[in-house]
Amino acid sequence: MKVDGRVERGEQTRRQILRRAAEIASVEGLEGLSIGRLATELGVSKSGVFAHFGSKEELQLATVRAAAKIFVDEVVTPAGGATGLARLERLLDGWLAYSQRRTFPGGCFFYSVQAEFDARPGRVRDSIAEFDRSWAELVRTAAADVPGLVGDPAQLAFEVVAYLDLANARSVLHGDTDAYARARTAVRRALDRATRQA
Amino acid sequence: MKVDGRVERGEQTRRQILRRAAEIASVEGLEGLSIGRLATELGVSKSGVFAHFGSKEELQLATVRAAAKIFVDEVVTPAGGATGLARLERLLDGWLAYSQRRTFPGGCFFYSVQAEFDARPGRVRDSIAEFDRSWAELVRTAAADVPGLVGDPAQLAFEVVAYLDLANARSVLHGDTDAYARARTAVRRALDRATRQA
DNA sequence: CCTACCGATCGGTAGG
DNA sequence: CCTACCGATCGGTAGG
Repeated sequence: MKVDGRVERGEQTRRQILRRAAEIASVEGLEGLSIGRLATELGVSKSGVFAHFGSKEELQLATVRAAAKIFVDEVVTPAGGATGLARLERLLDGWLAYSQRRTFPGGCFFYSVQAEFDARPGRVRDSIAEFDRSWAELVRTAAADVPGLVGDPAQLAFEVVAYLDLANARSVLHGDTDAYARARTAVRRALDRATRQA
Repeated sequence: MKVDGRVERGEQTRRQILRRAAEIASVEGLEGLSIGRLATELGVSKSGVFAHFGSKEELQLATVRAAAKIFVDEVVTPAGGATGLARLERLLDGWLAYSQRRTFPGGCFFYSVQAEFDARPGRVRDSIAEFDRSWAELVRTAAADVPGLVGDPAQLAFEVVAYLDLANARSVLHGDTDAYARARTAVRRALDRATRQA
């Protein structure tokens, strides 16, 4: 068995490439991400980056997977211990905090790349759509699991996710931090209405 | 005075270029818009397109202005005759219809290009941000002009615009027309709450 | 508006 | 992982 560390080194390089790729893509898009530029920024050769992925599309797909892992670590996992209303609140607050702290410099990675690929067929779009579906499903399920919920949990999930997305968009476009306060107010009131005693 | 029609012909060509540019940009983005491709699709030479604008950035800025004019014609102007609650409703319904009928093949032009440019400094981003500010302001003012409104009109405007944007995003990404129904339900309930007798 | 061209950069490949 | 290269395409220019 080889123990010279070449494999681990390769995996570490790969992780560094993907971290930087996700950062760039959140600002410039997955199409604006170029292999040559990525190589220059990381101080390696272009074909050094290329060899890890084999094509630009594979690099984009790997970047989406890497960003999804970061999203899960920062938003989904921290809400794991809670149930009912507390779980839904943690997911929504966690998303707003993840966007606001600029885990990715261009705001939520998935907001950026969704708008970029939503109208273009292909595997990259499919993987982004799949991520979006699972996030929407997660919020819907969390809403449905709130005891004594008033109204349609899917409708509630739609409305609160809308507040999150607009806060991210306004904040990045206008440098407007008020947008997060508006979203938090909207979420709180929506949850209050949905859990009020009828 | 020249009456040979060359000036009018030039302006017509320019309008055709910008209409096609806005369509392409709503799908591929303003950066994905290339002068050469635009020329090929319109059956003219690359420098023929180039001569109308002088630089890619000017083409992008002209495309944003052309799309803004289309947006105003389709969403803002038709609501012009109404006042109070009817005006706000017409603006919001008009926006959803404009998105749903795919005036631009990639859904709302401004949703697409906002996400593309929101984190990149420059004149194109500035012009997109200015458009977004004026749309947000228009909805806020319309909400503030609803007689007897309950609550903060700016908060209401934030919430209803969020529903519009998410309906557009979900519809384009997933081909999900339910999203418009969800947004209409959310808008109607928000307006009902804001105009209820306390 | 056209043809013809420029340097730069793109994704990708050959060969080591 | 590297150097060196490929054809294609980019934005932009010259000259008419």
